[in-house]
Amino acid sequence: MPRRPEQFEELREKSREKILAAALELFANKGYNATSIESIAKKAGISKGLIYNYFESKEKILLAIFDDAMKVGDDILSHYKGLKDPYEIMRRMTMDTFEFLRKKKQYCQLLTAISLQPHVMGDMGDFIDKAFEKNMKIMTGLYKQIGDKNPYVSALLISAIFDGVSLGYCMLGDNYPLNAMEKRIIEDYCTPPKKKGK
Amino acid sequence: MPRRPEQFEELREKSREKILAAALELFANKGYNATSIESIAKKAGISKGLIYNYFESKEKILLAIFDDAMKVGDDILSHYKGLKDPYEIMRRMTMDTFEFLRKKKQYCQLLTAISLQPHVMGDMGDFIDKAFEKNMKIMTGLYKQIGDKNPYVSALLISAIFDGVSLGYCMLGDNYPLNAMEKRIIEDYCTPPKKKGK
Amino acid sequence: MPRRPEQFEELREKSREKILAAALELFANKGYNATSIESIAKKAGISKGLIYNYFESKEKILLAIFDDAMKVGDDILSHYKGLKDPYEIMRRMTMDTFEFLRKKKQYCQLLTAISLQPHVMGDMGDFIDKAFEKNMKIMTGLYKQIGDKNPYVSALLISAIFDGVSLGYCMLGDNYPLNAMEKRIIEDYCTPPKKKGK
Amino acid sequence: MPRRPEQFEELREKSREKILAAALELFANKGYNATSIESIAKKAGISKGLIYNYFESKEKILLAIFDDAMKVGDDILSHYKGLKDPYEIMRRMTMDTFEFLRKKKQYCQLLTAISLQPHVMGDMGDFIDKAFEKNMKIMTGLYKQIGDKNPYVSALLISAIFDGVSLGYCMLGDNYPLNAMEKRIIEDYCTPPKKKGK
DNA sequence: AATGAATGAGTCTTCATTCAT
DNA sequence: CATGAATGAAGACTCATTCAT
Repeated sequence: MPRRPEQFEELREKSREKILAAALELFANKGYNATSIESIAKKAGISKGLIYNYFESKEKILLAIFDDAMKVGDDILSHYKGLKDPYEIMRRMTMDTFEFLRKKKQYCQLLTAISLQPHVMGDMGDFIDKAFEKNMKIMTGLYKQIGDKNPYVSALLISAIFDGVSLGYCMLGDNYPLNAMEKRIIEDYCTPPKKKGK
Repeated sequence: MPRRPEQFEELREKSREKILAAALELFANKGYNATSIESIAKKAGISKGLIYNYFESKEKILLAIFDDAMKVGDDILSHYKGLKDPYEIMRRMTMDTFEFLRKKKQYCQLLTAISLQPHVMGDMGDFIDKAFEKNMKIMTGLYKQIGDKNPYVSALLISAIFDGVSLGYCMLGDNYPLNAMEKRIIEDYCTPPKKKGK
Repeated sequence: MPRRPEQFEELREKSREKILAAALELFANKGYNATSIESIAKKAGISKGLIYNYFESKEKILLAIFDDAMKVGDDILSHYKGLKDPYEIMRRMTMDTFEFLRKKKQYCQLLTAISLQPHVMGDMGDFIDKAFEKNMKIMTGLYKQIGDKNPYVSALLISAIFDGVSLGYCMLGDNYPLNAMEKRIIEDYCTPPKKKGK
Repeated sequence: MPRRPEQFEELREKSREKILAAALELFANKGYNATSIESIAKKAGISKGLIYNYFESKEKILLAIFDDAMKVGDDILSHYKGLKDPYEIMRRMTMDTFEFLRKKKQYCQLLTAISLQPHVMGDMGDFIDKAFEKNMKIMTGLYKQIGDKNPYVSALLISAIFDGVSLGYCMLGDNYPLNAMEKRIIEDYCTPPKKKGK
């Protein structure tokens, strides 16, 4: 008696998730090339061969992880649709960024590592550039709204800060004072200046 | 007439440099694991076997590159010995950092990539942590001198900015407005606040 | 109302046939080793697992195909039982051979390919030798009857012609002038010589 | 002290030949797909890895074998350039064909097997067709010269005979009376008909 | 010092076969 | 009877490293 389609679907989804989770952890910590299919299988608790029932190659696993990461990123950006106050948006973006870092440190680690070595994978380079430009556009727009003298450079600066914090957190882990940094960035960069002063 | 010993030494040194330069470029762009000894030899214009006359393994080449990078870093830090004004020091550090980025982008790329994936190489992790702490100590000291309310967080912030800029430049190359960023950072973070402000 | 046993039997037989037909086509065109169980299942329109309800291994499928081919061959040979005139028999054999080629090209292709590489399967070699000898015996007998000076070599020659035609047809498909060849062979080799001249 | 270029060349040539000889034997007897690189290495008395110093893939080994076979074939055809008498040419071609069979049985076996399963390798199909047509052109030409009523079919017939003999010899080996067949074919097909008689 | 042929362990990937349902 | 998820052994290929010359 054959399994019902839903049963198969469940099995498939479960295995797929196990593979992606294992791969993410290994890719993030050891790098794509240094991670063997064997080790992914072992960590996922399945056999080597089964991986190829779900992904046609090691590279496709990485791409699937990227797709997931993208979806999360797009979800976050969609939250700001209704908001008008640029400072409010920046505050939210900052908080979301830190939230993402806390929850998905490994995505950050992997994305950053890959983006540093675009030769690792063909399309990756373009992909990263696109994401970067998209972000810059949004940030530059916000700075224009608040009358910044040099919105583009300001946008680059705040982006650099996010990247730098992300890098620090990825490298040091919980030794990095993520909360303090978040508070500071919100105070310094996401709050309208008081009466006089910058 | 046989070569004098110094000539031999010179030749050796030249070959060593060629190997290191080739390896740096390849490691930085393609990653350590994706770079073969063969490709290093080809780029260096020598034979595969000869590399093993200079380095006992692929890993030792990477370590040699790290050592070189460290020396450069230490050299830079030694420049500030005589200086007293913390703003002056910060300005110099900023300028030196940008200078290093411009001249040695590949070092930055490689160091960052490796530091993100500490499992790649055993010792690397410690090594990175040490360098980070050393830098933080200096920066925290400077912020204390200028009476910053939260010197540690301020030091982390400026470090994050440097890291973020470095990341951006490594990723985008000459599309990244390095000069504009340098100017901005010097203005905003390395200059004493005017009368009232910040 | 449950199916009657014969109905089950029919279904079984139908699945078996589908599998054998799919396997024959794939084995013939791509070779035994290059054909996967998966691809046979797909072509037969059933699941991979089901194949193992009918055949205990991939090799057994090949053997079953061979058995079928043998049966066909034996059937054909049995037609000649009542005939006496050796030319008539040769004519019939020629026509049957061409008929078989037209209808069962894939059997020929597969049998020939396998027979060329006896190491592919243990028993295959013997099996082929037996079939060959059987054929030669019959042909040699016929040539003896018609008083050929060298019946064995004549039998080899006509066998070679059949094999060569088969090879050509398998390779070229419908570009091969099968009809013209049949006519020619019947004229030249299956017709008693006229008084004078070839 | 490095080896001289000629020494390297010698080594390379020797290894290359060993690989090709081993591969030919295995491909011919077991088939391309059933032959592992490991087994080729073992038979050649070298390591698996070394094979990839000489051929970039298993398929390239097969192609190299084909190239060799082609050269031999072209060499043979070039012998007939000066000859005028069509019977003389046919006699020579027959003798050369049998000579080739005796000396290079494995080439024949491999070529025939591959040509039966063109899906094994992409280009192979075309390649075989070309060779076949070339041969047919020559043979048809000869039959036209001697005033044959149906030169194309006659050419196909003699080709079929050669193919059939080749097949028989490949399958039966030294049990196949190659000499007797050669004699017979020369008598029957390469000799001008006597006034009266067969 | 220098070369590149040679080795073999390790990696990705395929696929016949098993099995829970 | 039927399904396809799961396994693991085997195969193609890569590459750090060694070594004869």
